[in-house]
Amino acid sequence: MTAATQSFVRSTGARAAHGCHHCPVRERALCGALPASGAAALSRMSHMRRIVSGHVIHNDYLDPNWFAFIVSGVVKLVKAQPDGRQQIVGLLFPSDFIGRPYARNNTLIAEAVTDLDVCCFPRAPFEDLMREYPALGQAFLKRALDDLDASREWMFVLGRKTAEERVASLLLLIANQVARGRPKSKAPQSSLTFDLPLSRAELADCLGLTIETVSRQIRNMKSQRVLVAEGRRKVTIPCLAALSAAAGGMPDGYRCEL
Amino acid sequence: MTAATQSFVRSTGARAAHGCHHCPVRERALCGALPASGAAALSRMSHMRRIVSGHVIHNDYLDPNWFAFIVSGVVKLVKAQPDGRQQIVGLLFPSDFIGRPYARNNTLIAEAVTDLDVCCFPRAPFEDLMREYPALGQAFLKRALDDLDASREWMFVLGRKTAEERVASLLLLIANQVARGRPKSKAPQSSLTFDLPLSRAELADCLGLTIETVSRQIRNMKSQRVLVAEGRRKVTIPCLAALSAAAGGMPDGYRCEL
DNA sequence: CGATCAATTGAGCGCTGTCAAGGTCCGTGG
DNA sequence: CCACGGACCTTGACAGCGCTCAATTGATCG
Repeated sequence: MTAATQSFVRSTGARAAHGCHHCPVRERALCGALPASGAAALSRMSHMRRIVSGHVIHNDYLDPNWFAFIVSGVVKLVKAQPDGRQQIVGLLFPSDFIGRPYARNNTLIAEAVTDLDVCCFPRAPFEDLMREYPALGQAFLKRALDDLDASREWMFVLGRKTAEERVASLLLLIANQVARGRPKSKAPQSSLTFDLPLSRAELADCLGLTIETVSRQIRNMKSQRVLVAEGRRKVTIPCLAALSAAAGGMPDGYRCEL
Repeated sequence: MTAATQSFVRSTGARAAHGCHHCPVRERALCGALPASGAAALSRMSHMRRIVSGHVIHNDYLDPNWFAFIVSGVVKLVKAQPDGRQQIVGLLFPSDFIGRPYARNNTLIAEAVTDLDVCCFPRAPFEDLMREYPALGQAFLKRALDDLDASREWMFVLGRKTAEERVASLLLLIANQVARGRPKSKAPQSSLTFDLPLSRAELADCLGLTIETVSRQIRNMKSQRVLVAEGRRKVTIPCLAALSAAAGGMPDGYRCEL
């Protein structure tokens, strides 16, 4: 996403993209599970919206009366305590869903990490749609179960990995998301260049580390040539396999949306 | 659960309990979401089964052709690496569901932590039932979203809490589950005695710590009178509020099934 | 071209892990 | 009933990873 898809979305224009025909995430997002009639209904009640980086989307992750799909950009889900400690417990990428149906009273903040294009729609009609089209509910369930798996993968990272493995794991995760958003290259490339959507502080909050430790680990990985970085955000990974090895090697199917 | 409900279940007898009328978790389990006709269908295809402590239920958490509800006992979900590191990423208590519909290829082991009574049924007919009764699918989705929230709560514990706070958090979690399984006392008690279902090694694997550190933290909490322990498993919490404070105080709604 | 905030780097320390040695609990068998 | 064995747990000494605090460098923007 970021570079590639963002510019794509901008070029189509927020308003012009109202019909779903040009929607770059239509294939992957939940709304793709709807049959034509349902998709039309959802399309009619939805509208594109741009949200600037840093904006808090859902303050308590409850009772906002709209939901959304991310078309471009990245959202972080933050769990914070009064004493200042905080942990990023989820990252949302293009095609991911923002919102919590059947909300309970949990303390979770959703915040735009980059500028965002979202396709949003009112909450109640969407929940009606879920009742009307079981396929949507089922797709939602599948997604929730996948998210749960991903969240459990990440629990392993937080509980059992070293600082270097954690940083490598997160870079790998982001690299995978970036690769998914890229136009599509025939051959899976082993080298990859992209902009980090996260600041050092945000990396640290994902990983249960401090910014200093993150910084030092990045330096080490640079010196080992696992990573090439220039400026604050630009990163290139010369060899995904090497990064994967530095991440401490999860069993093959390693996929983690956080 | 443990003491109280286990003996209850044994007294009704595994086979006699086949009808759901005496099922102690009927109210709380997902099957409660089914209307009478669906419940009857599920009841017809289900049977009670006893599983001994230590038995691995699902080896890769995929393709076993049966699902189950826990009637009594505790199950751990373990994510392990070849190098020996492992992390418990979930604890399942009575009324919880064992199994992964729409399974993907993820590496997760479900293992009986205590002796178990489970109400199990074949996988395919259950998935049919989910299609037939949208209420079941919806209940499943709600549960999955709750589990996701719980898992994210636990990510904060793993990422940002100190050793003592972690141990206190886990004891609090278990205490809550125990209290839920108790016959029901009119007044919410501030003091609570129960058997720990987990060994020290399992506590450590929940918390991303070593057994030694867990042991030391328990000793400290005992010396501070936050905890009274005798033997290896028996624990009493004189004051839940004190334990909660030691856990580092999550914002009010703190509930965490792990 | 400064101003400002983010990121890096360094020094020192403390929490938690590692390693090793008892100690306790509990089941088994005499 | 007691002795024994083994697994589980506790305790201690020590080391190291990652945190804290502080100063410096670097990027970005008016």
